[in-house]
Amino acid sequence: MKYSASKENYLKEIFHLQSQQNMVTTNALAAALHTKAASVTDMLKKLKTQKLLLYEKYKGFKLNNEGKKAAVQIIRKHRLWEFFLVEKLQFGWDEVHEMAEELEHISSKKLIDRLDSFLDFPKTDPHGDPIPDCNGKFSERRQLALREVPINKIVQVSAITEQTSAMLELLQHKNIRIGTKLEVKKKFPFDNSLELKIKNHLIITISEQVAEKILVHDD
Amino acid sequence: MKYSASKENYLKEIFHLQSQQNMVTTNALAAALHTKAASVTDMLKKLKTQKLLLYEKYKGFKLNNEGKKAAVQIIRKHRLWEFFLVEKLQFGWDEVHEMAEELEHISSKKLIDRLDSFLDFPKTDPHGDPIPDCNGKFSERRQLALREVPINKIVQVSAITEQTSAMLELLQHKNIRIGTKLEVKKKFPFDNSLELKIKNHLIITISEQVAEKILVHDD
DNA sequence: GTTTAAATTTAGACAAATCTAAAAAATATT
DNA sequence: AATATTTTTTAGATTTGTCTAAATTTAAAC
Ligand SMILES: [Mn+2]
Ligand SMILES: [Mn+2]
Ligand SMILES: [Mn+2]
Ligand SMILES: [Mn+2]
Repeated sequence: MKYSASKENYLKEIFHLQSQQNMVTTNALAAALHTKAASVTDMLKKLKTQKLLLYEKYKGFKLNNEGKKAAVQIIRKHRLWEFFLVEKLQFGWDEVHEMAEELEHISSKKLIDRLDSFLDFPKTDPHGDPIPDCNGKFSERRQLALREVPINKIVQVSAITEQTSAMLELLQHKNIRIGTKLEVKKKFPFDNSLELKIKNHLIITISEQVAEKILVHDD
Repeated sequence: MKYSASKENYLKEIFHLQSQQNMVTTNALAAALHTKAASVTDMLKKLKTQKLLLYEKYKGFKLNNEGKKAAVQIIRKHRLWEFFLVEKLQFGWDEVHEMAEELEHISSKKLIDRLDSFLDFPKTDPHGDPIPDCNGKFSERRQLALREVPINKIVQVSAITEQTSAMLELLQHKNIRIGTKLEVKKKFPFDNSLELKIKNHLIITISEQVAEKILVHDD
């Protein structure tokens, strides 16, 4: 039930990789973890012995149910801590990842559930990624790009697909971040720019390039 | 500048031990860390090589300035996290130590300084132990036992010297904890019991046995 | 002052996690 | 199908932190 920080990093990364391609390869995992293929093979044997993944030599591998369950708990911790750092400690979303990379290994389940409650059960982290609940369930709300949103519908920002500091600067200036409630008031077909009402009062304008990087969901 | 979790635990424990007796012994440290004397000797060599302590074979050891500075930063983290857990996440002071034992090893200095600010720069942890500031300085306020406090002087609870769950239960019932402001309104010489005014309104009575375990400082 | 006991250190071993270099297996290319 | 290339695994070494058992030093008792 408790794994080393290193094992947890492996579990988490395998989980992410296998959500894209069904079977994960040694080299892909080594690259993702900034380690060497030989180290990955070593760890795979240990994880297999602990019955956390399915693995046959030379044939790739993937987490079994037990492994997935463990991975989701680590992802939950990572994202809740990120939310805490941004929401309560005023960090920028571009500076929290490394700290969360350490905090996610704090073992107490009770601690993380209390933190969840303290933060008022956020549904997405500062990067818009979903935070699983204490049972490991991801709430899925369909996201759509802001440019697809009908006029006058109130939506909430759930993710930004391009997380550069240039984008961050622009969004901070315009007061847009994850969780912001907004409404598309006007679309200009000339350049596909949008006029938005933010938090029920502020009116701002954003370009097509920005609008296609902002994902939202129903309020 | 960055040490392993294990080294940090050693530094912290040596710091605590040498504040009581000038020179620390191998066995004392082994006992405090729940490890073996041989392991301590091994680690001492490494800490000496890293110039964190003064050590001569068979003659005991103690931290040098560098070692003390490092130890204080870890103690700062430990106590700030404890404060966070009690104040924000509603844990009891009797359940936070183990979690803080892990959290104290989160490396970011910026994180801990932001946490300090978020918590409004607390001066003592939930057990009444002083929290050093970001430069490692302990604010020293002279503490005295509640039974020594003159009548009608407003003081603040700074520590409880007996931290049993029986004591915790009693104090929680009477609404007393670290930071509580109170005033001694009456002393009964018959049994040395005290009548206190808490937070400027509540009047309660406590026994001699309780009063001698409560340390306070000037408001 | 010897002898005995306690404290400390060393020697040697082990587990976890990593690496480099070499071998083996699976793919791709001609 | 034979050869070349890429991917993966193994072999062997290293680092960190730990342990037990034995040796050494210091301190205590007689
Ligand atoms: Mn991590
Ligand atoms: Mn994130
Ligand atoms: Mn610790
Ligand atoms: Mn404490």
